Amino acid sequence: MSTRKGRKAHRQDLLTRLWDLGRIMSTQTVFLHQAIAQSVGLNATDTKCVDLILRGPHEAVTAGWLSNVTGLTTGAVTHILDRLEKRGIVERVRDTSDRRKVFVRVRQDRLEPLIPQYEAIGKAYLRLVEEYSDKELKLICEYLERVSALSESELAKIISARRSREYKG
Amino acid sequence: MSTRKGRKAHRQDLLTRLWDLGRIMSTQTVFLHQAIAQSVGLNATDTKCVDLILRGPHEAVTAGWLSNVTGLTTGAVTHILDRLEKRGIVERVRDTSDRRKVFVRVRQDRLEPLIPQYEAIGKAYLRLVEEYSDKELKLICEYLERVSALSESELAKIISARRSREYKG
DNA sequence: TCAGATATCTGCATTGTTAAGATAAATGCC
DNA sequence: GGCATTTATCTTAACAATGCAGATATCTGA
Repeated sequence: MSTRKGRKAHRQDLLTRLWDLGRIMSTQTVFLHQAIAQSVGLNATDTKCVDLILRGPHEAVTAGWLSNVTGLTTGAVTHILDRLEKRGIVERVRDTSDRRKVFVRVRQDRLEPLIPQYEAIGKAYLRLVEEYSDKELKLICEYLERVSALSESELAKIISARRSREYKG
Repeated sequence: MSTRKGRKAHRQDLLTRLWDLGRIMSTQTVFLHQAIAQSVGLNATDTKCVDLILRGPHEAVTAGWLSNVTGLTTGAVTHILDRLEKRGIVERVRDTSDRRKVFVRVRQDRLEPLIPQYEAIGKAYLRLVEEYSDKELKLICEYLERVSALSESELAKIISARRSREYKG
């Protein structure tokens, strides 16, 4: 690996390529998931909130929790839940012990009609990963898990920075 | 690798984990990039359009091209360009040979003030990838490039499906 | 001139924010 | 304990932004 370019230059190329890929993929994600959501009559925010509720810390999460992890205002979350509830995709349940809280639960059965939209892309993705060995997939998994953790902490950082700015202003 | 689980079960675990990661990361991306954009006074759509113009097929692209690759209507693109132009981030340039066309160019100098916001996350990301060998990074790069190509074709598919539906409707 | 392509404009629906308010729980003081 | 105050959670209402559909304007080339 030192025919024309040095080892360091080669590595630098890889890093640049990875960074660019990150930018490209985030752009694609924004528009792709907007389009996918639209094709089932929703928008990207709403569908992604459903995803968050599904994989939330408990089987049901509160509206406040959603506001925290998304960085959206509680007012926006209320609207989101209104829309999703009208579609029958989620239901609100008041907490009996702390009646301020509203738990939100996804109604799996109402979600199923939307799944076919996702299956086509899922199949194409499966064909892609099938070409890799277990060992390679493990490496990729671990890498993505780290990137995901990084994204999560960055978003949390931005949200808390915004909050502390609101106190001063 | 056959202590408790069979080889096949292990692989199935990996595939499920990867699929879940894809869902998690797309959700994170939607909210993270919305938050990042907001912190520089823009929105996710607008910043991502800037990104697309920067890496477009030519140094300058047309509004119609942007509409095509994003899946947004031309009306939406007009508003986006209005906002970006007002901020001085892009400029419209009429083509002299084909005067129907309006080329959009990014003004790099007006972009630079926004870069610091991205540098913190860039540094954290660099620390992450530094732990990997060249060979590993190459594998990851190639994997991501394939996923990216898949996303691009999926978005194109949705957009063209939408168009053909409009003819009938 | 006309067909087509391209870009923009207009009016409207959707989405998210801010600010205020309603209700419930927690805290503190007597 | 009982009551006032503060804090927490969610909702509402008015407004700002964003995006869409469709109409209009502009341009090219036959």
